[in-house]
Amino acid sequence: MSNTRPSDKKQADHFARAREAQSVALLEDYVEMIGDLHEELGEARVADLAQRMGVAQPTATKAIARLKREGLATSRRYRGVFLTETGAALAMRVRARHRTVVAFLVAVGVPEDVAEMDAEGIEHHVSRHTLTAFEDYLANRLAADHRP
Amino acid sequence: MSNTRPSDKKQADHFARAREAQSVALLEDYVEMIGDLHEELGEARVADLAQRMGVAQPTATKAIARLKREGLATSRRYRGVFLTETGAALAMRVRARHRTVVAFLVAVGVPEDVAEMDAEGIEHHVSRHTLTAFEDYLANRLAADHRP
DNA sequence: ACCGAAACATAGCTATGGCTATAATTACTG
DNA sequence: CAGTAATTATAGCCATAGCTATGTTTCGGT
Ligand SMILES: [Mn+2]
Ligand SMILES: [Mn+2]
Ligand SMILES: [Mn+2]
Ligand SMILES: [Mn+2]
Repeated sequence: MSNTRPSDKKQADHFARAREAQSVALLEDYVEMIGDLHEELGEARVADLAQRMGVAQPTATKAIARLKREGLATSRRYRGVFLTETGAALAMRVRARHRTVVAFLVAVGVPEDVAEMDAEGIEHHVSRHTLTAFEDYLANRLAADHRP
Repeated sequence: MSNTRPSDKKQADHFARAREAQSVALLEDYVEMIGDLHEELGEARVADLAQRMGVAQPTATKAIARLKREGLATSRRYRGVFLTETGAALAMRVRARHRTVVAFLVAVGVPEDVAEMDAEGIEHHVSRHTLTAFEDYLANRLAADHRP
């Protein structure tokens, strides 16, 4: 094997971080959706979750099991799913990030529906630093639009 | 279960597409990396691939098996990995997209190293449409910078 | 109060993508 | 050219995330 270049470790770390982000992505999407359902319907039922996530019902049940394991949600048999404090806090952050990403994409010229689609995947790989850059861009754009 | 709202199918479809993009992500990264290695070293050995992807060597071997199954690469035992025409074409598109995403992030104020990190995950969720928006933004930015 | 339907859980399958340990092959070196 | 080192392959493990089929519980209408 060829010797390890100094840049290799950094690149490997980038891939590792992307993998980590991906492993959290499912948790984020479910937690956000549970929050949405509670706001809209007053409860989050497994069947609604499955339908909105576009998966079969047992797939949603399994995801919920993972949420519980990780301390993000609780559930009562045949009664629906509930976010823990940690889960609710995550949901808020995830929802805000989702909205920022969509708004940013739209601001740089991506059509609304495409932005909504791409954001669903992109959001999970947007670091705090990049999110701030997006927010700053939106703030400046807004200012520019209101300038004569 | 509550009735199906019209927007549910669209949202479910967004998640489905994000899942699909994710399932292709690994192929894209490997194919791009194999291309890089051939350019830099004249060959793509399994050990180098594993090192740069930040995974164990058998993990890379397994990924290569999938590349072969999907017609993107070939390999000769103990001799390295080679891209098919399809694989090489994909590598070119993926590399170009990667560069565009990084350049775009930097252009909107993300530090270079952070851009490189986030892009590794983001790139796989950037649709043709969004990529075009990024390219247009870069073209205009460039023009604006050269304006007096 | 019951019975059928709806909602949910469980069982069990597949594929992917990690890993370690070890076998097999090729390359190198004295 | 023999023996060792390096590289690659294989075996076998685990966790995740999807699915269908089927059992169980709860709900709602008569
Ligand atoms: Mn998402
Ligand atoms: Mn989202
Ligand atoms: Mn990538
Ligand atoms: Mn890339």
